[in-house]
Amino acid sequence: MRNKTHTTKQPDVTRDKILEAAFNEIHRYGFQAASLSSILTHTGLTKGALYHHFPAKHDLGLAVVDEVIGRIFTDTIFTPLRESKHPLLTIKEILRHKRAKPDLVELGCPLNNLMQEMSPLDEQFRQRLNALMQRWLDSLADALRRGQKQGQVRKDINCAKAALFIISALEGCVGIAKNMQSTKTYQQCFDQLIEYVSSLEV
Amino acid sequence: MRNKTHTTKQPDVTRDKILEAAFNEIHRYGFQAASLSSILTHTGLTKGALYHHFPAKHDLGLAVVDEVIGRIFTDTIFTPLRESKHPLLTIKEILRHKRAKPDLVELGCPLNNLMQEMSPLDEQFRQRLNALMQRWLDSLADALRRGQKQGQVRKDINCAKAALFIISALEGCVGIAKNMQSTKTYQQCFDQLIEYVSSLEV
DNA sequence: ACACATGCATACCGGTCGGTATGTAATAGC
DNA sequence: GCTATTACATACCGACCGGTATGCATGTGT
Repeated sequence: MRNKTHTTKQPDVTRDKILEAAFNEIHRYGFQAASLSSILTHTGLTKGALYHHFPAKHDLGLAVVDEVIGRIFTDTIFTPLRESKHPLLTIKEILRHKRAKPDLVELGCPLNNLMQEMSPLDEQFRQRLNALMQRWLDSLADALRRGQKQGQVRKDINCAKAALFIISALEGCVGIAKNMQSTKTYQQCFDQLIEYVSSLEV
Repeated sequence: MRNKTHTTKQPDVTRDKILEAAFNEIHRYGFQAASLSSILTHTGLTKGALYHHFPAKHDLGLAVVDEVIGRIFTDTIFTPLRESKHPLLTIKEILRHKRAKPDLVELGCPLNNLMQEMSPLDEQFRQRLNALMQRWLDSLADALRRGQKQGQVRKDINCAKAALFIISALEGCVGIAKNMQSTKTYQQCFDQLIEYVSSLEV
């Protein structure tokens, strides 16, 4: 009997519920201050469920990085960049899309939040977060290089360095705006970034 | 008897010792995860001393922002910018100085760390951190404007927006490098930032 | 010199945390 | 249909946390 709807036990669904609630809790309070009890309250589950799917809080955190945050970045950045036939346009499209989503202003970028909190404290966290960051850098640098081949990006640009600067400025922009709680500042700063990207055009 | 050296009780010194140890602990672990016991261990003091000088952990954290972090920024950024007779040169000098100090790579910028952690969680923290950030933005924008009057900075630059972007990129740069644990990346990113600042010159 | 306030140490408290041991339904395999 | 395993719920534990109450020595005002 493989009736998927309304069977009493759906371990995958349960696991996803925990991951989502953990993501939200971590996004708001950080990993260290994230309370397992609070996460479980929001899911309606108990510790039995949690420790059945994850051996410890630490592993739950790593799973949030790999599965939840990783999937967000894959869907909204890596895949669009990789599949794009007009890379520079796609880059600006992604930036404009982020600019128009000021929910980042309240809680910031989940990846950057965890990087700032956990990188100096936990090598495993740092490696997983760094792997995501590296994928981001590579996919962006790759898109810029393809833009060069297609004649949209200036040939004298060092694509790796430019990608590094774009991502740095983006994360910094989100972070500053989050502290100011100002979507206006957020968009002003983003405009400067988009202007910088435009300066890379031929 | 006002013999300042080697009197048995020096409340100001004690307070400063607590503030410094608290700053180091917070810089590494963040405010929430900072342990008062750990702070006191590093000072050789006990809770009696701490709660004599500060009514609660929260107030200790705010004092660290105002007094320790505030003084660092005043000494290394606000005052040099304000007193500079060649603003653009001073800006680049400050950036080069930061570029050459890769100790930021290990633990990041203490102001940015606290902004990312505390801004969404505590309005008092946010206001004090934001006040520091605003002073930074203003002093940098002011320096750029004086650079315009002296003919070093392009007249078509919006100084407030440029200052916002510079600080965003700087904090982003420090944050990324901290995650990568790479002083090479840190300096590469900083070079891009200095290059951007150079693009503001006439 | 005496009374009082300051500056700190010591001991202790309730609460929350991550984690574990155990019990019990529901499901899957044969 | 019987059994073994999976998928949870419940109850409980020690550790550490921020905070308080109290005691005592040092300094200060008069």
